[in-house]
Amino acid sequence: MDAKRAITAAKPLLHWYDRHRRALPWRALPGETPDPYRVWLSEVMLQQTTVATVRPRFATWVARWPSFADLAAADEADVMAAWAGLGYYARARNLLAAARAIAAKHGGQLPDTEEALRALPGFGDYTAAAVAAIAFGRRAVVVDANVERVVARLFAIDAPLPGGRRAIRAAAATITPEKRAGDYAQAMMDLGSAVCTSRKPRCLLCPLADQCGALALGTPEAFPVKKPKAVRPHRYGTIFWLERDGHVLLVRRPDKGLLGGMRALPTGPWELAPPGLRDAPAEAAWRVLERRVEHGFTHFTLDLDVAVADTERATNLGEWWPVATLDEAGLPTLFAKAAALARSRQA
DNA sequence: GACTCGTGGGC
DNA sequence: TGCCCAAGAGT
Repeated sequence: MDAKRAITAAKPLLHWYDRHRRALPWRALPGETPDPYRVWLSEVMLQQTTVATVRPRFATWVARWPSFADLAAADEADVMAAWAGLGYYARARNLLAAARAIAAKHGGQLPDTEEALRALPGFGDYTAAAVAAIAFGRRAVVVDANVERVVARLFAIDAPLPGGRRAIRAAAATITPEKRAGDYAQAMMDLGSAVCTSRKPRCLLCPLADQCGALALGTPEAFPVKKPKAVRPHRYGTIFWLERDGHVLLVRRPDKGLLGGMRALPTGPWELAPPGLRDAPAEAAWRVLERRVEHGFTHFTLDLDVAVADTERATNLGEWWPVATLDEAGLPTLFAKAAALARSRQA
């Protein structure tokens, strides 16, 4: 890499952004003042999540909880259920915790410095910088996966991720402008999303092409270099559908760990071999469906048997939820899949 | 630094 | 189809 070569990215990038910026529901139009609540909510929803997925969820969310105060007053169970299907559920817990901290300690307003934001739950380096820049116009070095890719290519940084982040961040700092901080940050996102894409980058459309080290080498797609990932192990489990008088037994998962704090169908630990009916929540005439549910997580894949049974007996192992309104229970996708299979009984 | 933590879409 | 990827944070 040639770190000393002067690159002036902000000016051509902002010029490009003025012509090609995406209209997004959480974005202020030119001349408008951004709403910090919407900026924050969008940044959290967009963590590891695509714009297409976030768009409708954002609209539903702000209609229900339009401000920090509204969210701070919400019940945790409602917030978790509203997040169902979006994944990374710690985001929802932290979102509510932050809203309550903002109400209690910050007068109902988001603090406007990167440092103060960084102290709130769910604000890491990226989100604190992005909110400071986008909502408050503060100069901040905003580094997400888009910026990593753009900067690694621009400077032809070949240190593999994640170790290479230090060099990428340092390079990013050298091209981050003082003015139009929010526009610049979002311009980098839009460029990474539409032009400097992970595969088949559209270099002919890029406003920085004439300065791009990776393009000069002829291999833009080779950047950023990444360390190979570990193989994903396979696990097995059984999910239990226990029905009683038109209601199904739901449990609440522990706050910490996978799918933490979410409503769920009963299931035992997921292990290297199928556990069968070992962890059934009650004695019943369980029938294991022939079809299985397959589900992929980031770090392992899962094969699940679905066992169904009817019972007459009330238990206090969880809540009996009306089957007819199960889609309102806020089940994570994995359990929604199992529920659909159990209800169809097309074993 | 290395893990954990979801989900849907693209190729 | 299986793998990679996406506006990362917490431990």
